[in-house]
Amino acid sequence: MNGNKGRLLVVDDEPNITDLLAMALRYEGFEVSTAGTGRDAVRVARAQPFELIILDVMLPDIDGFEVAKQIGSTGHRVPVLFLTARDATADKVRGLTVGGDDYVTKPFSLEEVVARIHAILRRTQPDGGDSSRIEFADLVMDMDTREVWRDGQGIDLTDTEFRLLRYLMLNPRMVLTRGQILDHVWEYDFGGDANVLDTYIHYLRKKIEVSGSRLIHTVRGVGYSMRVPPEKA
Amino acid sequence: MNGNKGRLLVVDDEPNITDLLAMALRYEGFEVSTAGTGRDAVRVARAQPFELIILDVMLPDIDGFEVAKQIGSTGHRVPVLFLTARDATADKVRGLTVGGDDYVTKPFSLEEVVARIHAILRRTQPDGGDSSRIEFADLVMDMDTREVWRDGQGIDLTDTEFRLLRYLMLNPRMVLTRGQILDHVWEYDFGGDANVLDTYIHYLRKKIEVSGSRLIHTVRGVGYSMRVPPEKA
DNA sequence: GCCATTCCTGTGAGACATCTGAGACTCGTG
DNA sequence: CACGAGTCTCAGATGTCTCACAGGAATGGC
Repeated sequence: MNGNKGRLLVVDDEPNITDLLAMALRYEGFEVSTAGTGRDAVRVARAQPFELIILDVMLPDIDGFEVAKQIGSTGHRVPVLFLTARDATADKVRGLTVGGDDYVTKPFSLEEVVARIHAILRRTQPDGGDSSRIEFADLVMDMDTREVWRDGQGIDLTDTEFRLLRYLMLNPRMVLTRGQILDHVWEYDFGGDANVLDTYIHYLRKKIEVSGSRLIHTVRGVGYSMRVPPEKA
Repeated sequence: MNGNKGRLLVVDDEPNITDLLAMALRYEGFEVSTAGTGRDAVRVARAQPFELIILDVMLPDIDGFEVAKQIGSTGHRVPVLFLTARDATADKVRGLTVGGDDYVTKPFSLEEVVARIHAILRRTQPDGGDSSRIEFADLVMDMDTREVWRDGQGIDLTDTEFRLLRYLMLNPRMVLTRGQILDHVWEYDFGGDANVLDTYIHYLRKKIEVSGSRLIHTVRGVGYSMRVPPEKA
């Protein structure tokens, strides 16, 4: 899970957010810098090049758009993943998906941020040409079109089901603890009952295991794991 | 979505406009230069050749038409896409758009500008021979004549309906978020209720799905997607 | 074999996104 | 100036998704 996948800059005035993202993204193999103000971000971004910038639109000093503009004005364009409040007035959110940019609303799930980052990098760095398609056994997922097939048969998933399955499929054979799954798939401020996870595992199994063997295995006392049935060393 | 499709020059005195267009067009695979004045534009255009020039008619120094003339006077003719305010001067432009030129009124939708650029290049560079016709399932659209057929049956669409359907058909199977659709299909200064999109999806469905299966699928919590019903790998 | 723990799974309520019909508004036209 | 077409707003209806809860089943330790 290591190996440098690129240099990212995370900009947010809440240290909780920058820390959370920096930790998760470093674990994903990125090299991460952070900034707490727009002024800082511009300074840092001018000092060294970044593959992508994660940028809160509501910064204390300079507006996020302005930051993006100032950074983009030097040298060539850096793609941006904007962070925005969910209740952001419509006019604020306009224009954010232009030119390969994208946005996620706060509170987000780590899984979602990581997925968007990979999607943007996939589009803007065609050489890295990772397909948006992942496979496990006879299960196939296209992360762009959000289509899922088991043995060629199309399967409809809800948003949460999709995010959960994506996380499992991106970490095949790994035993993922309940904590890890909740932290990555659910929004970071989720304070509810951990039993939702059980429920969604159940939903997923009903949808993807009706016509085939078990793929999502319970590891009692720990969590879940994506495996093919004959578990051999 | 990448690969150099040609060199464009964007000329407008509002940096917001040049930035927006440059961002979107670079993402579309063009190589883009910008200029903020007529004088600048002429200088830049004489220094290197462009496939096409996007030119505001209302520039602070030199009139847009004059700029086009001065650029065209050297070497061979460069096609122009004029940008103009939605007022009386539109008529004036119409008369002057000869020989493959075209114009769009401000405020425009990105989708429209990109479509016009492709149309002009199609006409002026017959070698690039992209057809103006796109198909999806039994749905056919001619982007030049703005005709649409479902299973051979002609369908009348209003302008907004047409732009929306064109964007969907140009991104088949992709799940397009509401944000993406609003950013690309609606005019850049649209600050209204995001619910217009729902309404227009509804209009489109009523027109293109009465006599056939569902093509525009709702992806709840995300956006919409053009699909054929039997989803198979 | 018994118990405690963990996990499974059905039910249901509330929240929320989307659909849909009706109407207001703008603009060009007869 | 009335009219119609097109765009957009609004609000209620509808349906789906998410999550909480709770009893039942399975598992592992003793």
